[in-house]
Amino acid sequence: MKRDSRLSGVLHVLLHMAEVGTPMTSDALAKMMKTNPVVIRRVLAGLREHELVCSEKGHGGGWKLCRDLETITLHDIYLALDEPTLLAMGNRTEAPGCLVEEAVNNALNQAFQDAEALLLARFRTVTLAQLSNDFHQRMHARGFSGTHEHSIFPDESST
Amino acid sequence: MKRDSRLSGVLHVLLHMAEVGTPMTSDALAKMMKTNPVVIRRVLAGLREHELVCSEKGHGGGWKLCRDLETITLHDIYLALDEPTLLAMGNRTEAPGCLVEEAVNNALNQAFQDAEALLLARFRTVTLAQLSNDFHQRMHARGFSGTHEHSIFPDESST
DNA sequence: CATCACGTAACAAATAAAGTTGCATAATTT
DNA sequence: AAATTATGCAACTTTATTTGTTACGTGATG
Repeated sequence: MKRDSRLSGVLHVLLHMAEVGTPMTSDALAKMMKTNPVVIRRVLAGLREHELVCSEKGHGGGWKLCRDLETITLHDIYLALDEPTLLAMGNRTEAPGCLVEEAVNNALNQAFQDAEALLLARFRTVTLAQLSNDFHQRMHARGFSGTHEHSIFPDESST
Repeated sequence: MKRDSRLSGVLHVLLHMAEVGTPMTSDALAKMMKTNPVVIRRVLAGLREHELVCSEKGHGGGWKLCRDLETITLHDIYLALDEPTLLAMGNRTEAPGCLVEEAVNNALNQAFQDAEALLLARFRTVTLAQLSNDFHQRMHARGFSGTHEHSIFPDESST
């Protein structure tokens, strides 16, 4: 089964937005994420509803964070993405009266629920600020010493 | 994202096979699972490679368990299903040199790996025998007192 | 008022999963 | 042996989901 990388992608976007500071256009973000501007808008529109980002039209417009990095946890973003499925597996529910199904689902649910709870608990403990700090540490570990504009994009135009 | 219910389904099938004792045909199993016989064969063929079930052709043929319920864990079945994806989320890996991506993926991976490990650990602790016992307890709790043939299918022909 | 950028709906393409068909092979029954 | 029953397997079709695209509307800026 294919994995959903929207959370990873959104974090990527938000951190870049935090680095840049000024509003970033859907176009710029789309190029960064190798996707289409409309896709970016769709995703960020959801985050805007949860007041994690703001958008502005016209010249100089675009997307920017509207909260401090310290106050945004991965869990906030998870919620803003509409609580996407965490586990790739689930239970059959096609034989409601079947006691075999009940026994099976009961056993699986215990495992599934615990795994989900673990993930969500982790999400609550990680802030964007921590990720940003981690990023800066990696940057300095790589011997970087200049200003942002020159080196947050190690490859050509990507990231 | 849609959840894969093959593990749940296979457990359902295996427990029914254990109850019945005699070989069950793909046709019978397909009706039980409301799917196509070929789908059943596809899945069980994988389990056969791992020597969890055996198949026999011709009259009186079909599928049966070829190991004791006590010796089969959910983890065995997970392996026999070719280690299907456990988590519905994964990392973007489209900007290999990007330090932001590195920081993001590092944080997510810690959570993801722990959740996977938790699930797999749970899978190792649960045997088919335990599920079977649980099933029988539920059956008796429902006031059942006769022989198997009459009551493991609470609904019409399903389960 | 021209340009830029988001907002949104509707459509198209790509992917993946599940279901289906057809025929071959093997075992059993008569 | 012949008919029947069942799996084995490959190829194909269908369906559902996700992703990408086009087109046009709205609002802000210079």
